[in-house]
Amino acid sequence: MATIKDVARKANVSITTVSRVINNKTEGVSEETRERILKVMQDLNYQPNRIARGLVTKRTNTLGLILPDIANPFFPEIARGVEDTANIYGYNVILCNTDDRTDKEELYINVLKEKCVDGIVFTSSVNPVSEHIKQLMDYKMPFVLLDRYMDIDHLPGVYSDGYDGMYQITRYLFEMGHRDIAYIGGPSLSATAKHRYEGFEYALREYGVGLDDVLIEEGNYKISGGKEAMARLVEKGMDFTAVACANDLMAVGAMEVLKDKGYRIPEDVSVTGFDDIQLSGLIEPKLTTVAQPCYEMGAVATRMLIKLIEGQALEEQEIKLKPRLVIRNSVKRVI
Amino acid sequence: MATIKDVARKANVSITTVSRVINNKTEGVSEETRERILKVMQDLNYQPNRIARGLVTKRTNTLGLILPDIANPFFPEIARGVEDTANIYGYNVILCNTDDRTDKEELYINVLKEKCVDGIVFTSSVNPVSEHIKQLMDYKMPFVLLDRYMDIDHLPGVYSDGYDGMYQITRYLFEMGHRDIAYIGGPSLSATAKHRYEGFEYALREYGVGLDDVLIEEGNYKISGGKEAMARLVEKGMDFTAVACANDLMAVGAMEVLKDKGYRIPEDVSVTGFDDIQLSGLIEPKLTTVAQPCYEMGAVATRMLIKLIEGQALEEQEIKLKPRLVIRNSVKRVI
DNA sequence: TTGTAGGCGTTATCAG
DNA sequence: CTGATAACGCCTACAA
Repeated sequence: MATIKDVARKANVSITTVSRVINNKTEGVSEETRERILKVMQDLNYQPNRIARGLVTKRTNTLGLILPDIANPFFPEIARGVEDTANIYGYNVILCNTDDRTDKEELYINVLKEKCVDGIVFTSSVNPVSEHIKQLMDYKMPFVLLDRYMDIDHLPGVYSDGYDGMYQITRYLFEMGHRDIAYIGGPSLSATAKHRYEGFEYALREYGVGLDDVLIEEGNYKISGGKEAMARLVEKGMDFTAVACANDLMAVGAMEVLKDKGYRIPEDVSVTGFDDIQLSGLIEPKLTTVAQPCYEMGAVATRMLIKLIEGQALEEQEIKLKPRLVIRNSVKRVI
Repeated sequence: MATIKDVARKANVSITTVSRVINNKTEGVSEETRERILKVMQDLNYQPNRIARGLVTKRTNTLGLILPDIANPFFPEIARGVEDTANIYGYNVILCNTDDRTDKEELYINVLKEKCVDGIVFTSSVNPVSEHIKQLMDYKMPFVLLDRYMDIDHLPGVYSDGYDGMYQITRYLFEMGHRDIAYIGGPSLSATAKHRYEGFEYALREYGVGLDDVLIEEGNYKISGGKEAMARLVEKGMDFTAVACANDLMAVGAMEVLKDKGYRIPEDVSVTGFDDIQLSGLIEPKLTTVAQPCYEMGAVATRMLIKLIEGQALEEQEIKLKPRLVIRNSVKRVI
């Protein structure tokens, strides 16, 4: 609770001088008085009040992290990457869960502005750009998009290359001999889902398979969605030897339904996922999937954001990190 | 970027009057001027600066959440409970990962103080109370302990009753006919691990089994620790029909080793966990375990903290939430 | 109902 | 090398 005034008084100097040593201004303070002030600060257990400092410097050293749900297994690693990196550069992180609701997103953006965060790492659920995002831009608040595209040109952002990832894993299915491949995609309005689907499509074309010959279902990126989609697929007749899922959670749901119906994985049906969340390496059979560089995405996005905040130029506006194929036991070679 | 001054000028009133409408002071402003000011605020897109406000009110409406690692599957649900509750009451949450390191814990506490958070939800890795915790108390910064005990009397805290949970599940093993039960515990200096162990011990006593007859290993609460502990157990000879693990992650590790060695679960060995993290319901066999009320713990702790902050009395200093036995497929009835 | 003035704890500017 | 002093944006007696 000691303030700069208390320190100044006790050290017999002006607050200006104390401020100088607080901020490590090398010049302008004699070694002697610096020592004295330092000692007084220790004695008084003085800690500078960042609120007061922020009021004048216009910097809070605080970032906002907006994401749908930290309890969704995809995000903790990202959050950790963000927080670690922020911490390295002397920033803290305010966590915001939007549940993919535009109103909560707006609300958080507003309080983040009111609290004068220096910037925002932003996994938006809104696309295309809506009013509150534009306001963010007008406000000149630096922000970096994370994982979710927004259909507007050249917003700084970090993504994992879903197109490439889904292409890789579909191609792997073809190489394992599969020709009849079903697909469980994400919500069709999500850009991420679209990219993954396009990667799937591209691999299909490469192997000369028409889209008409393929069963496609849509899910909500959750276990429940995978279950429902797979139930529909089963109903339509099991006219495929493999299912590519747009994320691991849906793959897990799909596998549960398949097992319940008496199908063995991968003997009867091969299944692939996307994300490589922790449980994918632990379920039986272990899921073949695509690993997203989550921690790295968080870290890279945060580094970009801090560059932006500190007025440095970005080498690239959009960074796409390549996913990595993780081959485990849920895909069987056929014929 | 508009300030209260801009609004005042444009509305032809003093900043005092504007301040009154910002803070919804019902009296002291005529309906007419209030309307006018509200309109100007809209036009100017005015948002109050919380930093400035905080400087005078001494309240930031921000909480700190200190935990070991958000990427540890135990914590996201808790964090979500904290953030949701904070949000309801108008607070934001700064996320801090300590990796169970005292130095990081100290560092975060310091910046949290400098940033004048109103209070801290705190999963400490330090026990007994060390210097920086005492400073927190001296500082009169409200805080609520979460999940980890501290050996000092009556600090406000929320815990899941590990004693009771482990008692429940051990008792369940006995009821399923098991008599030779091995135990993989947490790090012996952790109070949580101690409580769970005591619950195990108590059930043993209740069923007349001596501690000497029981194989006990210690792990680090991670998958690797479960693997290592189980490897040691196997080496000592498989003199048990069931293993109770102090958390799910170690149970998963233990199960992997058992499977690798050719044992079937639960036919050859029954395994139980503790925590009920998401993957426990998805691995094969599904793990019988004890569900911790994570989200609720976060929510309850945050409500306590906010009471503390707002000067209300706490009905209870320590709240223990009862875990819930979750029976799945990793335990077999014997004889 | 409205306004004036002082202060919150810092930093920044400019003199000495 | 050191120190007044004026901001920063807002709240809050106290006056009018």
